[in-house]
Amino acid sequence: MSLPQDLPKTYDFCEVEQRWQGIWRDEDYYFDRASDRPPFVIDTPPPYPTGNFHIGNAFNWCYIDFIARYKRMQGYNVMFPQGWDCHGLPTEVKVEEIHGITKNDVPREEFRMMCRELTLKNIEKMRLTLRRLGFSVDWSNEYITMLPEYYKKTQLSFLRMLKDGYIYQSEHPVNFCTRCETAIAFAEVAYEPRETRLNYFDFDGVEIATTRPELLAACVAVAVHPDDDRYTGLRSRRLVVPIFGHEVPVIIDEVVDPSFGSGAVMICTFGDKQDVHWWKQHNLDLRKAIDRQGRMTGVAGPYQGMKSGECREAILADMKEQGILLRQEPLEQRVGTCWRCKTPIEIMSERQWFVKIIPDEIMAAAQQVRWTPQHMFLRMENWISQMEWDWCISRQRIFATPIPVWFCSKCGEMVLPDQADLPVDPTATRPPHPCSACGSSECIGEEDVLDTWMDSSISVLNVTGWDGTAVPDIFPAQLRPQGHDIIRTWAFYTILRSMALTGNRPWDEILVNGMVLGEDGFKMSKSRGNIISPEEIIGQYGSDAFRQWAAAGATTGSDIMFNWNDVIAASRFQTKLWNIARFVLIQLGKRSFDQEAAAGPLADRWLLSRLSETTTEVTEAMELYQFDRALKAIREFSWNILADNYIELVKGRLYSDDPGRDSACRVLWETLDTLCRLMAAFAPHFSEEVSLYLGQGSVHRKAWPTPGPVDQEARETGDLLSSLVAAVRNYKHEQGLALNAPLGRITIFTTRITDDAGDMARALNGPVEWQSDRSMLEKKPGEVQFNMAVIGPALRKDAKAFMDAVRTLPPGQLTTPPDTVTVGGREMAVPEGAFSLQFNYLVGGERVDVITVDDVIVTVRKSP
RNA sequence: GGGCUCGUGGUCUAGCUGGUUAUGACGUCGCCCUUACACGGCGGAGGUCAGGAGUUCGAAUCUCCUCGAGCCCA
Repeated sequence: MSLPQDLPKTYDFCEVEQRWQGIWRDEDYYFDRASDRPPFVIDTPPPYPTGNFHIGNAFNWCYIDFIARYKRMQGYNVMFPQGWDCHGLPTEVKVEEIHGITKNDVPREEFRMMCRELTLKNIEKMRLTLRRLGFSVDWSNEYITMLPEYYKKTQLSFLRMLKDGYIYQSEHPVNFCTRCETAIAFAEVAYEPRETRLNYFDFDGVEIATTRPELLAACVAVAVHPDDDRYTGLRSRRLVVPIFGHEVPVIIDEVVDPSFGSGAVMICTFGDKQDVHWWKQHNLDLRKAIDRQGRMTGVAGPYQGMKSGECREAILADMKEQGILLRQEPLEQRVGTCWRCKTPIEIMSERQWFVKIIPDEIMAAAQQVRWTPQHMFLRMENWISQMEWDWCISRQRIFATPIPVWFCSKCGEMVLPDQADLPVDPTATRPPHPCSACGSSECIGEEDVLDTWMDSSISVLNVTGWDGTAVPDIFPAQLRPQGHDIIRTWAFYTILRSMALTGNRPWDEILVNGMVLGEDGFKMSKSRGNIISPEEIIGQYGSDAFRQWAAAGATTGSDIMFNWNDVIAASRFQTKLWNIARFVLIQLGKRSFDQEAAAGPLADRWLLSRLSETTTEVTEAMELYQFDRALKAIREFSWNILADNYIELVKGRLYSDDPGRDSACRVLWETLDTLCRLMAAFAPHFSEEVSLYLGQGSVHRKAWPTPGPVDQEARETGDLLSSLVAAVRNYKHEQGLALNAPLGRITIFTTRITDDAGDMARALNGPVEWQSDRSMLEKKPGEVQFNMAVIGPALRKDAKAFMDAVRTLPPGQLTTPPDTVTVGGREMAVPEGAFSLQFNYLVGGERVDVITVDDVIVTVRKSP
């Protein structure tokens, strides 16, 4: 075959990447529902459309794309869908900011429209970044959770779970953000350290310490520890709440910490989670002192209408005036805040919708999933085992999936829509049937909407084609790739929902990636100013370099620091590989060669064996998602084995008319082709470009390479050959000779190699003689070399004594080891290959320099 | 306070199912522009593998403790 084309001298990543992105067709990556190839369905995380596909997303997507491309080459029918998780507070907040309004200033539908508009714009921007990074997304399976075709499934899933008893309504304490005016789930509570004051005051003769005096009106009991002697007189008494005057009981509970504050605690509805426990356990009253807007209610009497902060100051002032405020201490505490707006959350009792959490069910499913890295499963396990409340799924917001329920105005009965009518907005439409209980057609639509996780936790059901009637045949999906920050949310909720709706686990395995940290080692954040965008990186070094950084920058699963050096190294490797390809193609193009030629010379058989080993290594690593290991193996092979050793060895053959040229050409061609395939997942543009010059069509449609046979003898003697070349090069360097300076004569004493097809002589520029007869060498015994890998396991604790005994043996026994050796008066068997004697050699007659490589002696005569 | 992860040359990093001389990159120093590549080649310097104790013939690797970092949660 003949390859006349010349590669450009330099690799222009910018031009090449753009060109291929223009040529590749979306259809190439479509999942084929009719195919009989094994499916590989990926439950891609749907990002929140902020308009900015950040480096953390990009890192996560690199992993997904490596897998998607690899699996396609392995013959799988891959689905790499792209979703967008649209609903939620951040967009509402942004819209309010952009339009200078609050959500209540415009009709609900108009507000939603503004949110949808902004979201679509943001999605458009993010799609562009996805394409620039060269991700092989299946755009035919894109989904947008705010669009009717998706959220009707959310509503359908709600109705199914309602029917099956997973969903219920209840008045129950929930986490509530008074700024966003909505209930939120535990997963959305972010804890922040805050400095506050601990206020000691006189509570009907008892000293009490509280950080939240504004909740005094909501006080329903005082608690003390059973063994606290200070308060033994309090039992079965009732105390009068200062300022407000209502009576509350004293309860005795071991959970009270006698050393905190005064040891007496006031229980309010609700100051914290512990209050909720006590409230339930002791059947206490409910006094709601704070409303949804964070203002004091009628319960707070004179303080009604005040913001809670104002109320706190007012009550403290009144306490001071009444002389009951005893003292104040500063206190560091961790406050639960709204993850979005950082407002401290209140715990309020509200009528809300809940999803029942059945920990055993979720745990059982989580255990059926293969976790990579395995220790991430522990995070799920810990989270599941400490669930206390059910999942509050109702939100008092607007831009979200409506809860598809009406209530009969006459009898209060729930009225549900028909599946065919979904999606519905019960605040805008009327139910299809009158009330089934009383026949009334008057009803009120539910205004609450669903938690956004209700949308995204069915992503896997959506992409596998769930329609509410049957479990899709491609469910469960094969893979969930995601970051460890959303294990307790997205992963948890998805498992819960899959169990509830299908009775099965959502995926076969989950691959958890680390977080991307800034160059300073901290999480990227605006305030630290350590944010680097994917665009900035690919603008300077290209997508393929960025992707290689993602692959090789860290072990899979661990956090990864962004690091320009790794991107630069990736880019240099590409240049190196480009030049390798250029060299190979120039040589191959010079004259035609026999593509079927057998690999004859040692170096050629050696390279093919090393290539097979590399393919095996890379394949194993890809199967285990060890991308760093895979890419490092490719680099090591390409740079060290192929470029620095093999090519240097065969240059002479390639330049000449030597009959060995065909063999070298054929080996180089096969090697380059294999390297393109191995690199295709990591550097899709680069690999495609080199493949183009190889003239075999798109690399992304080729099969993953299967490793050829490893010729163990060639592999070992080839290694020896290349280290002999390296040793003589090193010798030249030490002698101050140029690497291509001619040498007089090189004699190599070994029986392991008898013919190297002249490669070594040409590589070293001097005649090489392979000499199996060592009679001209004067041999002198040297050090004994022990093989600990043999001795250790065989002899265990006798190893040291054994080695001491061997060292005292006469030289003859060291050369040919005896069967046994005497250790401490005892005969001990000598394990096979336990030790060997090293020799030093002197050469009598001729003035030569001597180099030793393993057991091989090389003599060099400098001048011809 | 609990859980998880981690601490390896100046910097980043692999190894961590224990086995002779600890991987690679960047940086650094010396020599070399040898017709693929100076974004290169060849060679060198640089590590008591956070510290301590233990298990073992043998520990970066296993166990315990201390110190420090990060993440998740109370």
